[in-house]
Amino acid sequence: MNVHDTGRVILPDFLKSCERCPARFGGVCDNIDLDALAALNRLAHHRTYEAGQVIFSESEQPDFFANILSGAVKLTKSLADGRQQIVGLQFPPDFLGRAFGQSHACFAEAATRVELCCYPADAFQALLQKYPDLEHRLLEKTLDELDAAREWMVLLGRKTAREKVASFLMLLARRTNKAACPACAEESSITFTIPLKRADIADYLGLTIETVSRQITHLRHEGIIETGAAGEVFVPDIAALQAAAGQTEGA
Amino acid sequence: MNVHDTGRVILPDFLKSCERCPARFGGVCDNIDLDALAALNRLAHHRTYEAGQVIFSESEQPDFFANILSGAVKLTKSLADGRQQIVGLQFPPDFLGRAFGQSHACFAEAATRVELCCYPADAFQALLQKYPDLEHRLLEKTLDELDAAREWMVLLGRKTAREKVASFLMLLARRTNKAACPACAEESSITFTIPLKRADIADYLGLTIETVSRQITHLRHEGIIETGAAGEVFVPDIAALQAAAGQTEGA
DNA sequence: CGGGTCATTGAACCATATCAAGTCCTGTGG
DNA sequence: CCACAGGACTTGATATGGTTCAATGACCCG
Repeated sequence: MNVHDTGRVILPDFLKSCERCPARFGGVCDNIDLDALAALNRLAHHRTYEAGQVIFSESEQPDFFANILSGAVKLTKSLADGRQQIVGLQFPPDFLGRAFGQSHACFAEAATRVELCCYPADAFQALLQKYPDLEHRLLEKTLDELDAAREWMVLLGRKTAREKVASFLMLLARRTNKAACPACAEESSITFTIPLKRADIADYLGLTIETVSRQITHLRHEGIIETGAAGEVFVPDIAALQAAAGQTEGA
Repeated sequence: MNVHDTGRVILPDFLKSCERCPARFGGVCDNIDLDALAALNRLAHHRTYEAGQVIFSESEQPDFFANILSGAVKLTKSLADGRQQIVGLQFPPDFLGRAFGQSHACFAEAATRVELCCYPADAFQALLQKYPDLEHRLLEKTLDELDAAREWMVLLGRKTAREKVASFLMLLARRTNKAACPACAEESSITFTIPLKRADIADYLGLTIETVSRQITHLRHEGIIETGAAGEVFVPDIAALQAAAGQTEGA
C-alpha cells in the first residue's frame, strides 16, 4: 500500500473539482505533479452506472479508463460452459481498465450503483507517456492489485468454505470503511453492508450460493457476526472474524 | 503480450553480454533505450541457485530484483497451519521481485536449477525513476502477470481436477517452448518436461498430490498425453489437451 | 393478493481429500 | 553384479466437504 502525501498540496482553483474527489487519496491521480493532474482533469468526465449494468466487456478494445468514485465493480471471467469467477472486486479509489492491452481481459459490471471518473483511452495513454509520475502511480496500483490477486489465489486454492466466507467479510470490513474512515481501523467492532448478492459472493469465492448461505448462517450461530436487513453486517469482535478467516503466514 | 522490436537494434560492444541474453526479448530490459540498458548492464551480476534453494522469503525486505535467465521459480504463500499455494510460476524472461514494496509478499524458491541476472534493489529503483522507458516495461510485465494471476483464479475457483491438470500442462507447453522456439507455436504436437514435483503441482493447482497423479494417469489412458522418464511429456494433439483444459470464454 | 427475485434449509450424491499400501527409480555400498 | 535404502510416484479403500437438486420462506413491487 502507498503513503499519500499530496494531502499537503493546496490545489489551484481550476482543480476545484478534484479537491473533494473520493479518489483524491489513493487514486492514480494522487501524488502526481500538478501539470499531470491538470491534464487529467481536463480529460475527465463522470459517468454513472446502475447495479447490474455492464461497464465494459471482455475482448472489447478499451475505449476509456476510469477511477471508481463510489460503488463496487465486479471483474469477472467465465468458462465456455458458463461457470463464472469474479477475479477482482473494486472499490474507490481503484483504477478500472487494462492499459496497453488489445482488450480488457475480463468483464466489468456494476455490483451496485457506481460513479466513475472516466478518461478516454488514447488520451490517457498519451498522458502516461508524457508524465512518468502518472505511469509510476499506475504501476504502484497495478502491483497492489497483483498482491491482492495472489492473496486471493491462496483463498481459492487452499481455504475451506468457512474461511472463504470469513475472509470475504474481512475484505469488506477493510475496503468499505478504509476510505470512509481510516482512523476506525483501530476499532474492535465494525458494521458494514454487503454490496453483492449471494450469487456474486459465490462466484468470488469459488463456491455455490447454498454453501455461502450456510456458512453465513453458521458464523451467525457462532456469534461471530450479526446480520440486519439489506445485507447489513455487524462484527462485534473483528479478531474473532479474522481468526475464522485463517491468516496467511506473513501477515 | 508485447511485441518485441529491439531485435533490430545492434548493440554496441560494451553490451556484448546482453546480446545473447535469454531475457533479451521480453525481459524488463527489452525495448528500452540504450542508456538505460547500459546502466542496467553495469548493475547486473549473475547468480545461480540449485533446485530447492530459497531465493528470497516473504516479509524479507527486497535487496535485489532479477531477470530469470533459465530454470523455473515458484512463488508461494502459505497459511499459518502450513497449507501452501503456489501463486506464480516464473520462467525466463520473467522479472522477479516486488518493486516499491516493504516486502516481497511471497516466498520464492528455485524449482529447478535457476540462473538469474540480478540488480541491487536500491540502484534498480533509482533507474526506474531515471528511465521512464524502463518503468514502462516493468508496468507492462506487471500487467501481464496480473492477467495471468486472474486467469489462474478462474482455474482455482471453477475448474475440475481434470481441467486443472490439463491447463497446467498447457501452460508448460506454452511457456517452456515459447522462449526456445517461437515458431513451433504452430505445431499440433509438442514435447516438454515438467519441472516440478507432484507436491508442487498440487500446490499450484489447489489439489493433493494423489489427485494430480490420478488425473495424469487418466489423461494418459485417454491418449491425450504420453509420458516418459524424468517428467517428459509428449502431447500428440494439442487441441485435445486444450479441450480438456476447458477454455475461458474470451480466448 | 400474486408473481418475481433472492435467500435459506434439507437430503442425497459425488468429486476430491485422506489414509494406507505398494511400486518404481536411483544411488550407494558390499 | 546384487542388496537395499530412501524418495517420489501410483494405486486402492474409505471418508467428507461441498455440490446438486428440491422445497420453502422472506421480501418487494405492482
